[in-house]
Amino acid sequence: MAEERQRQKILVAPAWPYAAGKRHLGHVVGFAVPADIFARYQRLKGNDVLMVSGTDEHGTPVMVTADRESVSPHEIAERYNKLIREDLRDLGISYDCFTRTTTQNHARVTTDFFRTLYEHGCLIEKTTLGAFSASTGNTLPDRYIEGTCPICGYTEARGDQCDNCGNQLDPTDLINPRSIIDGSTPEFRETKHLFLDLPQFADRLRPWIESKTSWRANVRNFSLSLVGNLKPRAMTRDIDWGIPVPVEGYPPETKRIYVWFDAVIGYLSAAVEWARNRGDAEAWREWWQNPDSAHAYFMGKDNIVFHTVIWPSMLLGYGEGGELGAGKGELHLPDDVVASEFLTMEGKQLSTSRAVAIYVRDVLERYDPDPVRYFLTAAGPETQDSDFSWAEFLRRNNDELLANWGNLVNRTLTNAYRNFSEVPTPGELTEEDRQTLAAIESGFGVVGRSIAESKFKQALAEAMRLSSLGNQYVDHQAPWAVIKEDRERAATILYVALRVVDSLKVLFTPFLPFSSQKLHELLGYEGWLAGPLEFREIEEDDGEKHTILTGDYSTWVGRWEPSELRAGQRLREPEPLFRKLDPEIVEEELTRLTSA
RNA sequence: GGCGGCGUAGCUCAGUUGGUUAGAGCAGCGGAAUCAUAAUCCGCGUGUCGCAGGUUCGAGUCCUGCCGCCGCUACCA
Repeated sequence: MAEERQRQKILVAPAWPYAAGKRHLGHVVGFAVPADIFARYQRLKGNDVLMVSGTDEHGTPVMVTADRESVSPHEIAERYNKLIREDLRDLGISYDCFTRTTTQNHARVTTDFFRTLYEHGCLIEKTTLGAFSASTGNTLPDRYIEGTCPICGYTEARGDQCDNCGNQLDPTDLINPRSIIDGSTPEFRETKHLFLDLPQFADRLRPWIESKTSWRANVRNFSLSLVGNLKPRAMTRDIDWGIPVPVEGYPPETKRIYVWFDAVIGYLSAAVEWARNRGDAEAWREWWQNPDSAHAYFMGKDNIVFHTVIWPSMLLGYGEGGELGAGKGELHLPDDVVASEFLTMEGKQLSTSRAVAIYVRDVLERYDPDPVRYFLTAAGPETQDSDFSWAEFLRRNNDELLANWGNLVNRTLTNAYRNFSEVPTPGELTEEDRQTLAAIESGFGVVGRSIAESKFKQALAEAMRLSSLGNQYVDHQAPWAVIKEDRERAATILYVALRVVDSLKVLFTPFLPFSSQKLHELLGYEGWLAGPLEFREIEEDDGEKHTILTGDYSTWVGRWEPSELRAGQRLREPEPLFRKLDPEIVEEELTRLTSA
């Protein structure tokens, strides 16, 4: 088991949110929340976690958004980088370094990577027929072209596929093609690009994926079907927003590196940045050039191909480097690739364009982060699509989170505080006392294993079951009645109950960091169990500044171990961990949704 | 079209490699308790496990067909 090893280097790699819009719940449920649960657990276990990511800011959609608003792509990226990193901070996603792809460092690493792959013969030049916008001269991706389907005559078929008859198309097949951006007729002309030669990696990818029997079935099966039919894939684009191509004949005015190529390199470049920021520029190698480290990636299922085929191929092709690699070891391949399914919204697929979306920002303005994290984990699309509805959100908050866990905490603390105002000194423990404590303590193994295996729903359900066990114990022992006759026995009961709560606090920390921190304080502890995240401004060699989301996790005090609550510790005046939500919010939110 | 998934109690879902009387949470009904944000605890579930066949001593759990829903289909992040 992974948790038996001491202080393992663990890279947690959540997918990079794209900076062309606000992020909705369907985005964060896939990459942010699961990755954070995993990272927080691994830190509590004592492992050396490095969680890196950032906003993905290149590519056509950013350009299109910028054109639409008549601003520069940089401005769009700037706006959404800020918005997204605030979303993630407020959700408590504990990145060691959440940066962005428009940094000098990232460009440097990407350039080295591209050049090295080119020199290693992994990037091959091919000429294809590409579609260009007649108005801007930029590449027009297939899905940005619409026209009449030559097969069924549907007039709104897209360049890649006809939504009516389902046939796959080539944009040149379309009758009366037009750009969905401005309606202009696209021009088709020959253009040369550098293609990542995926077929040359097939023999290494297949056994590698086959060996990953612990991957979720959706990831493994899909990946295996992909490697059976690999074709070279273009890694450059006719566009002027992106990282320049470090190869002769690819001028930056017209050609840039494909956004996905540089986005996945972000996992590496952000680690390099993290190391530099902390003044130990070589530190990233302990994660990336260390065969004993463990790398876990988190994303929505639409990102699987990039993480199980393209990025591994790039890593294999890069070998030991490269300027950056410097012959100090091969770059580590993904160990786990955790892809979640999709979250629907009140039964409908999330869609920004059809205004079927609940934005993270809007939710956090009205609700606390932990109930949101709770819902997204307990009802998340871990193995199949699942639905978000406000009625369910209300129920999960009021009838589960608050009624079970919140209530156990509140009744225990209230009883203890009112009667003793400190952690009471226990007398001799009864059989039931010991059994209760043992049952709760077994959770450290059970819940921990589930988290390590990325079975977050199962892990959270087990923690909730133990909380319920705590309620049963308190009910059965009825300290509020016992105290009238036997103060010492009441002291013992409350001591046991407090220990239960204290242990559960740790078990819930990966899922509910904010309320666990609050409980930590109410129990009379000092220090951060799960502290605040912070923004830090970074200045690079070129004088440009950017802001990263980070935190000082080395000072956090939690341990993934049963409570050793000290008798006599002063308790703070209890207050509820969670707010009860008024059923009226359901109607309010639905109204808000339809009027948006 | 191809690939994959789903369809289990009123609702949301669990159900390892096929094996005793199919489970949980919520809702509902009855009771207890009243420390706690009326939050808790105990008791109560005969559901054609989508439909029809098949393999097997035995299938929710494997195979085939059908019906319904959904996703993916890489040159859109």
